[in-house]
Amino acid sequence: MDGLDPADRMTDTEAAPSRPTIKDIARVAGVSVATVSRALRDLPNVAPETRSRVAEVAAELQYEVHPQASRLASGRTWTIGLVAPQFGTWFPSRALGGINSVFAKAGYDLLVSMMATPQDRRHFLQEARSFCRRVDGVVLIDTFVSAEGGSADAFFDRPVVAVGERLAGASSIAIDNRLAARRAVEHLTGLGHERIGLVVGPGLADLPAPVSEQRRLGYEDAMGAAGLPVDTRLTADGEWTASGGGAALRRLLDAPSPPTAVFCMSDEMAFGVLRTAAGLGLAVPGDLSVIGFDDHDLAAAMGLTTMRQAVDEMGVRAAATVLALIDGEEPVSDITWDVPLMVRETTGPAG
Amino acid sequence: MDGLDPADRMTDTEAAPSRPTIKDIARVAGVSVATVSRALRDLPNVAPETRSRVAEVAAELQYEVHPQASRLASGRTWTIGLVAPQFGTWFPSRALGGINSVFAKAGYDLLVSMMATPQDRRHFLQEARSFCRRVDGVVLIDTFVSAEGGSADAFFDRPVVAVGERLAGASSIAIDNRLAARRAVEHLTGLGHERIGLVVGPGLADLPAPVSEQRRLGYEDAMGAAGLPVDTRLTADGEWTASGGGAALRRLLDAPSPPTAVFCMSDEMAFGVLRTAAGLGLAVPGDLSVIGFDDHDLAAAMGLTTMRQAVDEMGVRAAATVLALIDGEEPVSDITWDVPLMVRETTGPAG
DNA sequence: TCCCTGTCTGTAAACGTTTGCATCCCTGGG
DNA sequence: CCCAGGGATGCAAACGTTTACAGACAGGGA
Repeated sequence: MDGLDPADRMTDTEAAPSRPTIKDIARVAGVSVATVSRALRDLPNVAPETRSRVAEVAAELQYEVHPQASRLASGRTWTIGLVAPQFGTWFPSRALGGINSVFAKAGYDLLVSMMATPQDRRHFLQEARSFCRRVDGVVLIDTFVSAEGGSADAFFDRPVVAVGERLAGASSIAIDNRLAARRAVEHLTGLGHERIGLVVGPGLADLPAPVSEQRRLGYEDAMGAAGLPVDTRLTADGEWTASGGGAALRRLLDAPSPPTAVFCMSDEMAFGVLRTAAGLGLAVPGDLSVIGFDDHDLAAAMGLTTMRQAVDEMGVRAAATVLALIDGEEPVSDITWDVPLMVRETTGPAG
Repeated sequence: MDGLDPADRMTDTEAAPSRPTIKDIARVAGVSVATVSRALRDLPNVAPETRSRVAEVAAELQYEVHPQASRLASGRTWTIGLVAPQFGTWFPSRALGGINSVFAKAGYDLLVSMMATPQDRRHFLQEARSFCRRVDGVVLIDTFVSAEGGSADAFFDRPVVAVGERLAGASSIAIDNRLAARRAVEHLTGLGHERIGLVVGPGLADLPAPVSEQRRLGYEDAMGAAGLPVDTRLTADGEWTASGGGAALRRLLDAPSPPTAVFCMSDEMAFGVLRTAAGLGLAVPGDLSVIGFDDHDLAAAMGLTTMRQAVDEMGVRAAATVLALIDGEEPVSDITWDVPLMVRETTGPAG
């Protein structure tokens, strides 16, 4: 009976119940959908008056593009994948802030994926293809094991940038861990310390931690440069946590001749060291100097001398790099971020 | 000349260069695309042998659903929106962990949106409609101002769950801030303290902070219950930061008769208090007892007595609730999470 | 034998964009 | 006066699914 097609019926019934589409705008503005699409996206070859008329109608109807449809048709997802070991900890969640701000401004969504446990990791590798399909680019925060049986860009088939760690086949924004660690320890040797403890962080799960290895080498560099021996009994595992750091200090103090200074591979571990030292009645820096690594939010308040990793800035840069890669720019070579020494109150001359 | 349609041509050329579609599977398996779609999604009315044959072919071709297309056709986005003030700080990034794990397992993407600054906030409100269009549900972490000129569900037009703060028109997972603060202060009064300092946190930007207000009331409740006067000179603003907390303590100690104990509205502020106390030569808890709020990652390592907010668990519950709402379940009434007192080493009997 | 019911499958129309190509009109140069 | 060139626009075919609807077929009761 009613031979009306859906579109006509829509014009007839007073108010369309669903959100307006590009077709509605076209009808009201008296142009074709193609023109509307072009006008709305500021493409060339649209007459100025047409453009403004379309914009006007769109505003009036409160039109908003349907992302799914647009994405299907254009092939672009307008989404960036973010992979990180976890977000409860300082480094990744801090980076997330910087990264998110850039992408939000550029109109990209952020699809986060967490790889805390080995299961997560397996799951991710399994789903990697479908993950990639949903994103235009990928940001890897910290600890994504390199290689993985190939270079990163081949693996993801998308622009990739790693922040915090070098990665074959991807641009990266990272610090020179070895050099930074060396600078930290040189600060201590410069103060006259000769027996310097090292509180290391282990690899996550069963994975290697290149970061730890580099920082250890930096420690050895500095010791060597100062003509000091490297005593393995002055190294202890702090598990990247404050309590682990405290336990590590206790072990270090059990050494035949205990250290007068300690370099911790993270501020969190350094906090534990400080706390334990206080509990043992050790004066800092009188009896023990402590230097950390990160410049954690609490470091300044704790007066902790440390190496500053400007994570949020690195995140911003990483995000910008991904955007550039998506726009077809040449991959930049790896960028090395500066790691300034923040001298505060936990380091002093050797007693 | 070549009247081949694209599909035929594809069968001719050796290997299809692009990813296989549902159509490819249909061709190889010798069924229609509709059947493939049904089989792949485990819908009823598919013969067992057909189902397994399709699954087999799909695996062989390494087929993966094209999310954009599926979303367009089905109207579901398979995405959850997550709105938080920022991610650098403890509470939101901790919650993110729990939330993300649930949604990842359920096959949902997470679309994060940050509202750190007032501009971010304006921007978000402006884009809210398009944000909503991209998600099936919303999780609000902490501080999203209620009302906003209407109830939350009407505003978002999607299932909404707030974690950390009550919100009109939305289910919420939160703690009883007033009661928890009261318990904290009662711990101090129970130890015989009579002059108890309060380190408060301000509202973010120009927004009110109901959380602070509730905790202040809890403080007053406890004081009243113990028959103690509330001295406004014993309240100081700690700005939610460690250094702010330290400064607050200094001001409190300037009072005519300084406090013997301090309740801080967050652990971060408490850390600053501890640090400053140590710097001033005050013994904790000998000269000064300190209790915090949150059970920050570092609290245990610092030996800080505090009220435990199990943020990640709350996040998990919030995520599960959103999922339930999406599946059409009735909105649960607000859930109040327990806040146990963690007695550690920074509180002791009044000297 | 016929009809009805239920299971399985296929056809084709959405879903709301983007975009290659064709068309039309207008202007300026020969 | 004709024609090339280019700007503005429209037409229609993708994009890869989902899903309403219609057949086909088999089995069972009348």
